[in-house]
Amino acid sequence: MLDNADMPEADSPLSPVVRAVVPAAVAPAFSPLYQQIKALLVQGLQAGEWQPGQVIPSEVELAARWRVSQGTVRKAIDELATENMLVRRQGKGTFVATHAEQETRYRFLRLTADDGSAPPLQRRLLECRRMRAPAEVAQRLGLKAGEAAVQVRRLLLASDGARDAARLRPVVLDDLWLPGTPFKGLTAERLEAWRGPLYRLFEAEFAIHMIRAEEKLRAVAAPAEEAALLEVAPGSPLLSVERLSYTYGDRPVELRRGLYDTQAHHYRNVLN
Amino acid sequence: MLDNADMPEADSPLSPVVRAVVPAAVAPAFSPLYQQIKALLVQGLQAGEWQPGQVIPSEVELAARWRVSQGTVRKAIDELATENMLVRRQGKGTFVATHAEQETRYRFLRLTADDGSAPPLQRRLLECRRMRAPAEVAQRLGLKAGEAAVQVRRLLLASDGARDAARLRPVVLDDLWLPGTPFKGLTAERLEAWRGPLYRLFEAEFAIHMIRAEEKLRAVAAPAEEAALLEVAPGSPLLSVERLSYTYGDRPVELRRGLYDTQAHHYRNVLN
DNA sequence: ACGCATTTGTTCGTATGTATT
DNA sequence: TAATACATACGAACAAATGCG
Repeated sequence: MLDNADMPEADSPLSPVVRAVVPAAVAPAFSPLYQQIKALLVQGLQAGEWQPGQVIPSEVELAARWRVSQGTVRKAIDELATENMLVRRQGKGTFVATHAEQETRYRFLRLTADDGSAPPLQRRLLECRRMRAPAEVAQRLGLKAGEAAVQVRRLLLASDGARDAARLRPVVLDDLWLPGTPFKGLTAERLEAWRGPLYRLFEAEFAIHMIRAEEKLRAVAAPAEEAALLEVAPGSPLLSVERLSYTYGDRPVELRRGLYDTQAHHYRNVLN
Repeated sequence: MLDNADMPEADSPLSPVVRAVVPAAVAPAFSPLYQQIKALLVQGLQAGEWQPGQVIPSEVELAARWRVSQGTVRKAIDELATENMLVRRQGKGTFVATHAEQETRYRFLRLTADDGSAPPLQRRLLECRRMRAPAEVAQRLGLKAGEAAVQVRRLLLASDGARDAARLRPVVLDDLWLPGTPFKGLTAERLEAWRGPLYRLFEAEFAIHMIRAEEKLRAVAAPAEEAALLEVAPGSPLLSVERLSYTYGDRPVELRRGLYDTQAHHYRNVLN
């Protein structure tokens, strides 16, 4: 029992692994130390102890705080970095990931112009209203039936570079549902005024950071209303993308249904 | 210069990082040791020193062979494991990833039945012929114009579980192009006879292991011929999936175009 | 059934390199 | 230049899973 020697005031007779760094049921109790540290870090992120874009304490500092070695903290941070929840910068520190950065911008928007150009898409807000969550939406978002939700409908438009740069063509029609409680205060005005990624607004104004999403893709025929908005013929093939986004703790906080016009764009994916 | 003390016959006056474990230009020369070790491991995989499914030497043995610490080997293997090229099994050893395992089966086939059921799809070979690679195929596969290629066309069919289990419905129409030279000897008979994943056949018979793929997805209207094969109405929306697959040295070795009927299935994706 | 050797997994400690401020 | 922070590399010890005799 090596660590009792140089750590006199440590919780004495416990073996290193069982050593309950974590107070209670936050971690599965008998998990490796670095997993417990990882859980503590996620806890801190969830609690808002460190905001997106900010530095977290240094590895040595965290090691001292939780009475583990720097290597153990390092391994916990390593995993959170590969999961894109933290970003390491040599010489500067470790930062909480944010959707403000350019890199993160295209982590969730997988649509790319066929010619490789990627000029930022224009947004046009069509609707933003509070309502009772429809049954299926409530179920997917983990809400009770009839709880408040916010629905947002918007268009993303690309400048048709090949011809007239000023000419905008609709490419994406998005329908979003958000839980009403955490997103209290989300209005059309707020959305209109915002410059920058939507998920960055959610971080900054509603303290909700998206860390992961699951998507279901299928090809569908454009219904009349949606076809009109996308300026395509009714019945045209469209790519339907249904997304469920999660925040810290794997809580689903956004349901989104996108219809993509893939005539001049495609959805890119990498299989590893 | 700590290592000269206990490693008398090592290449003496070099700092640890520059220490050329790697003979020549295989690694960028001034990369971290563990990256050089990683390159050596990939080299061994590419050369077929260890076959898919087999164990590679233990960490201590590799450390001894390349005169580095076990921790350095460990870090190299860690990265290759997260890249799915190696699989660690506690107490047993580290294995070369293979497409034979059940886990790997759905790493490249992202189509899922809407009801969650995932019975293996039936295959029906439609065509397998050798030909000169069309210009675009040659370009994508890195072949010279007019070089030999193999084209394969096949259907994947699902048993329509809800109604009649015996009734098979076509779900995927795949067109594959493979470089002719490495795939010499690939015939319709060989394909018909094979039970198991296609990529496993490539490993076993042609020593080509797929490690990564890029896909471009779009919604298209079914052309007449393809519609007939998929038993859908011409013009029906289909999900088009264009895939470029890579083997060890990031060499593209398969171009594939799939048309998916997404009426009862969807393409699932996870954004991290 | 038991114990032993092997192999990866976890944890610690230390020293040094490299980037940033 | 110095201090700070992450990155790399080494060594050691023990835990946990596996397989064999």
